[in-house]
Amino acid sequence: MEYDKYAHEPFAVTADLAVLTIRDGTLHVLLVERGQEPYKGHWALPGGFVQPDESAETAARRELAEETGLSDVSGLHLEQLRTYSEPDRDPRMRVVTVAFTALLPHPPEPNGGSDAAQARWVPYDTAGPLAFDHDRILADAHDRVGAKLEYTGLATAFCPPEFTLGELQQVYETVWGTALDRPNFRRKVLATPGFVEAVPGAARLTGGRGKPAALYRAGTAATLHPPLLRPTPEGRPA
Amino acid sequence: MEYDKYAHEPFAVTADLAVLTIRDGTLHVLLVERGQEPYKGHWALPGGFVQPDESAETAARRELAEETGLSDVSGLHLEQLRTYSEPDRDPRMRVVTVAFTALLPHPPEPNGGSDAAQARWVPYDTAGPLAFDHDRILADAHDRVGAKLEYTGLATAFCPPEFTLGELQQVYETVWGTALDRPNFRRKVLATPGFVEAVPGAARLTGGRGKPAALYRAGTAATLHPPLLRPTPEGRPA
DNA sequence: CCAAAAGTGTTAACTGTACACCCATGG
DNA sequence: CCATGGGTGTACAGTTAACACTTTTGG
Repeated sequence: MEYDKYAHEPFAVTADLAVLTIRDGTLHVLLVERGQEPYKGHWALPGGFVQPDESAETAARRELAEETGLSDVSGLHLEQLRTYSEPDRDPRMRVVTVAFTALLPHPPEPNGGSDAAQARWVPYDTAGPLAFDHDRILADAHDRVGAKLEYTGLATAFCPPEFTLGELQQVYETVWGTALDRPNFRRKVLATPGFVEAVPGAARLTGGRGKPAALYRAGTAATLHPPLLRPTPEGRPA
Repeated sequence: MEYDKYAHEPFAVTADLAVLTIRDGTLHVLLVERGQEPYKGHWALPGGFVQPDESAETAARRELAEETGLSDVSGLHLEQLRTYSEPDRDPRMRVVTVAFTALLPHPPEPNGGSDAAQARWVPYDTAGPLAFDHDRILADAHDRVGAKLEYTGLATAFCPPEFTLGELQQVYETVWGTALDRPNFRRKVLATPGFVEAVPGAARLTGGRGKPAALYRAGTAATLHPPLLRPTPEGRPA
C-alpha cells in the first residue's frame, strides 16, 4: 500500500443522521432546510463533516447535539446504518457519507442554530423528496429500525426512562404500521428475559381515563430470546 | 455546508474485504501478507484505496478480482459490513475503511500478484492477530454472516450453482459451529418458499458411498419466512 | 353505571424437536 | 451384506393467536 496523501483528489467524509421519534402516535424524522447550494431550500438529513481528530460516531453525536439542542446526548442510542460512496452523490466534490440512525423519546423542539438554516420534525410519510440521496438513506434507516425491533430491545429507545407497556406497544405499531394484540404483546414482552424490568410500586394514567398502567424500565438484554416477530408481512400464514 | 477541498488534512478511503469460504468442512478466510510498513510481514484482510471514480462497492469488487484471480466476480455476493473510522487506526494518515463481506463457493487458489506480497486461505480459527484493526473486522464479519444465515438465503452463496441439501447443511453447521438434525433441516429448507428450487432429474454422489443426493439451485427469496433459527445459543430452551 | 384502558385466562391450531425407520449406492 | 449418506414418518412438547373476561379508574 503506497499512497501520497496529496496526490489524489481528496475525499471528504461526512456523518449524516436519520433521527427518528414518535410524536402523537406517528413516526417523525428530524430534517434541516439547506441554506446553500446545492439543493438550497430543500430539506435534508442533518449531518456534517467529520473532523480530523474524531471518528464518524463522534462526529454524528456532535452533530446530533448541535441540531437538537439536547444537552445529554451521551446515553442515546446511535447506530451505524451504512456508508454511501457513489462518486456522483454530491456535485461539488467526492463525499463519502457514513449514515447513522438515532432514536429519541418524546423530544424537544429542535435547535435551529449553527449551520442549519432551520430544523424541524417532519412526519415520516410526508418527508421527501430530500436533497442528495437522503431519501434512500431515510428509507434504509426505517427498514433497519423495523427489523431491529424484532430481535433487540431497541423499542425502549423510543420511550422515556419509565414507560408503560401500552407505550411500548405503540412504538411497535407505529414503526411497523400494524396493530398488535395487547394481551399477547404483554405476555411476550414479559416472557422475554431482560427486555423490560418492572418499577415496583409505580403506575401512571395514560388517557385520562382507565386503569393506571404499571411502569417499566428498559432491561439489559442485547438481543431478545425469543424474538418478537412481526405478523407475517407477506407470504404464507405461519 | 462549506468546505474548502484542500483546507484540511485529507482523508483516504479504503475498501477492505472479509472473504469467507468453506474448505474441507471448516471456515476459511482470505488473507494477504503485508509487504511494507506498517505491519510488514503481518497478515491482513485484502483491500485497497478507493479510486476517485469508483464507489466503495466497485473498489471492493475490483480488489476481490485482483486478489483471488477470479474471472467472474460480477455475480458474487458482496455485502457492506460497516465502516471503521477511528482517527488512529492507521499510523500513517487518516484512513476510513468501508469493510465488505464476500462469500465464495469452493474457491481457486488465490493469486499472489499485484500489490499483495502473498495471498492465502487461512482457517478462520487460526487467523490472527492481524494488522490494524482487522481482527475486529473479521469478527464482525463472522457475526454478521452467522446472523444472516438465519433469515436470508445467504448460505447458498457458499455453495456451487447446483448443490445438495447436505452441502447446504454443512454451511450452516460450519458457520454456526453446531450440529443440526438432518431430517428437520431438510423439511425447514423445503418448507421455506423461495429458498431453494429443485433441479428436476439431477442427483450426485457425495462421499463416494451412499444414496445419490438430489440437487438444488438457489431460490429467489430475499428473506426466509419462516426463518431458520439457530439452536438456542444461550438463555432459555425455547 | 358507563366508557376506557389495563391486565388475566383459556383453548385450538400450529411448529419445532427428537428419534425411529426405510432407500439407494459402492465396496 | 454392510457401511454410508439421503430421505420419510411420527408423536410429544411447547408456543402462538384469537378472543372472552375481569379490574380499576374518571365522568
